[in-house]
Amino acid sequence: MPKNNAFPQELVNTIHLGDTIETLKQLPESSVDVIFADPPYNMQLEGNLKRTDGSVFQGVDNAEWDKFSTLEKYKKFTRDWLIEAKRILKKDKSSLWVIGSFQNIYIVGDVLQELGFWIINDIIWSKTNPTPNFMGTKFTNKQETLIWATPDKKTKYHFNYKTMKALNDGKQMTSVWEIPVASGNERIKTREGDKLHPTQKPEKLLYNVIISSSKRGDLILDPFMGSGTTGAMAKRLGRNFFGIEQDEKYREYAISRIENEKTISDDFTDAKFDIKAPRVKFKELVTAGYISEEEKIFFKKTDKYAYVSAEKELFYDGEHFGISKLGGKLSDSEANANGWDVWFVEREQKRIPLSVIRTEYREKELGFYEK
Amino acid sequence: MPKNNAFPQELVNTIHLGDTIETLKQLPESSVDVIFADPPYNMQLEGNLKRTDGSVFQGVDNAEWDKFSTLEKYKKFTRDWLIEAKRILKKDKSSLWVIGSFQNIYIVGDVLQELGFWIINDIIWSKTNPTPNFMGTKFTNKQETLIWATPDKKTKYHFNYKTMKALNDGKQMTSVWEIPVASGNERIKTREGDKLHPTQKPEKLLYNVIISSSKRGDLILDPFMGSGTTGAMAKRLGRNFFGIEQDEKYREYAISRIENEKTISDDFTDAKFDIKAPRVKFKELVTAGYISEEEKIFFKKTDKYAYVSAEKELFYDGEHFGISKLGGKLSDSEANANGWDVWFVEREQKRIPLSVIRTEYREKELGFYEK
DNA sequence: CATTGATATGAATCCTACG
DNA sequence: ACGTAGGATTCATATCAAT
Repeated sequence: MPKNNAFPQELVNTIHLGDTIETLKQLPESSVDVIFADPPYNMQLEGNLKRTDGSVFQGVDNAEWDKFSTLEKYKKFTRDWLIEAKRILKKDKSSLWVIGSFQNIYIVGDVLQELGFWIINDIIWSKTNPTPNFMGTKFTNKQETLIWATPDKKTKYHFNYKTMKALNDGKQMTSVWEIPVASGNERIKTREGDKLHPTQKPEKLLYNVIISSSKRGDLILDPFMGSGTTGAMAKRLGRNFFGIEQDEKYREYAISRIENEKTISDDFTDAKFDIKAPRVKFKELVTAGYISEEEKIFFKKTDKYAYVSAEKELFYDGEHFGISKLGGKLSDSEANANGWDVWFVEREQKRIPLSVIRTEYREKELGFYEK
Repeated sequence: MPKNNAFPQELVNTIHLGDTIETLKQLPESSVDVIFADPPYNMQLEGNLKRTDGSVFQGVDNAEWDKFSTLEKYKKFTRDWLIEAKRILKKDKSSLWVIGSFQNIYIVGDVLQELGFWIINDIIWSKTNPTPNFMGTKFTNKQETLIWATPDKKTKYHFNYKTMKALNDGKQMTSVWEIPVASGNERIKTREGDKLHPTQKPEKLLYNVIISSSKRGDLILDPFMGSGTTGAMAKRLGRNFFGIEQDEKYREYAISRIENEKTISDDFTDAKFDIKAPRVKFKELVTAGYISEEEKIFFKKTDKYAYVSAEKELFYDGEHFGISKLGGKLSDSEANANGWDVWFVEREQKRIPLSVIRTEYREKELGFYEK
């Protein structure tokens, strides 16, 4: 198991003013749980990096950025920050999100894969209120795309499956999210009353990203912090954050925005749904006396039964098996069955599935109760 | 204007049995209106995927045509066929569609842009009935992505804007299309009753692609023809097609499928909606005598007026202007106005907008009538 | 014939902690 | 790193049989 490093405590829940790549280089490797990135888009105009609305992210007056006038330069920029992102993501379990539109997302996705990132899903943010195409020259550009990936094929990721299902009326959440563009009260205004940031992401989008792929206490890093939606949603959901932003004005507004945000109760987050029950082995039930070594273990409601073997697994037809393997075998399936549901014991002349015994064991011996 | 070449007449509305890249190399450059391509997706599959009931999901397993050993090889394959696609697309006006999913679309999009293709839209095919994620490990993969691009930034493309708007209940069609997966009767079966092709595309998808981006009589080329949906929809909509398919069985079924397809009437295609009225210059109306050189041209219903200038444009305040530029100027707008709607002439003591005069001119002199 | 219910299936990078 | 056993897991729709 690769060692995870501690993220510098003094940086937790702060926004660093500075260049993205330079700042990332200062951070320890294998120290971050989730990265969410909303990088500038390559508009291929006069050597400036621009946001989707055409506003300048970094202009030609900065000598370094002047180089990014072509596709290749944008690709280099993308590769540079993604290499650092990969380095600082935890090696055992972590994931990265990047949002973009057709101007840049294909480049981002290609570089990701070249660097060995492994795509989990691509998510479509389908805007319920997109800007129409005024000229009638093409289809209304309705969506932006998020790529969700692990830094390596072998790296695990956190996914609050049940939480997302609960948030979606009890159905599996899909990769297409219908969310309106940030507007009204949600949109941060300057003191002069103008919108602060041209591409402020809606809270609901970041809420989904953070609640689905992290847990309480995790560290979420945003290399292009902007108006601070990532930090605000991280705080709301009880996560920690670290932001990087090179524009002092954005940073200022983001800090005060996040200060005003409150952390909500566990009852409304993933902590309510995605609780993993402790693993139990069949042996444990025998050792703890919940199942006797002599009793018959019945296959479903049939006449077939096995005995507890010397290894405290099942003994059937002269051989030793685990409950899942033998369950699968008798079920005429190539796959394992869920052994806890196909094997029964008799208690007071009724057949009780092993899963019920397991629940009793978890409650009485391990103090774990299902919600 | 670059010269377009004729596509070989004997190949029109046929399916060629052979390798995609080799076949494309035989075709003349600048000879095709639209390419729709559904290349292999390079999915990395290991083992079987089973449902909870033990049945095996039949995806594209054992599909030899989807096996590429490395990302680099897939990228080379993509580059090779796209180079040929670019060569045979008409230089003045044409476009290309490619469909894919997250396993390959970022590579395709990146190569497209590297080769100088210019993305018009990316379209999300949002499946109304996607395959769920059986194991609950990630979001349900709901969509596939189509990239629509011209072979070069300067190349024009055909877009039946009004048709798509009419097909979308009178609202601009967006880049997110809700379409079910091909199933039931639409799914082509073999004589043995199995599905013919693992990845048959729905007719509605190809219908949208073809009707939006081509006109009657155009040639649509499909380099990976498969079950022939492209050919069938091309025929239904009165377009020509050319397909390439390397599997004899698929080709056979596709040919008979297309034979059974009927071409529908003009009334139900783009020919009904997207008729472009001929462009008219203000001068033409003067030359043809629809406007006299001496008369006053009034700005809306105000007192302001201009005269026809010597150059047969407008003369106002000592300067010469086109009708749109001067219209915008007087409208206090930075943009040009639609000159045909803001300028009026007097006929029988009533002010008539120039657009009415233009309509009369189009009908009587050019034989063009609005539908 | 209408309605209900059982069954089949779709481009899928579809498990993971522990020893 | 790898094998093994424990454990968790699906939705919309079309077809067809049964009522």
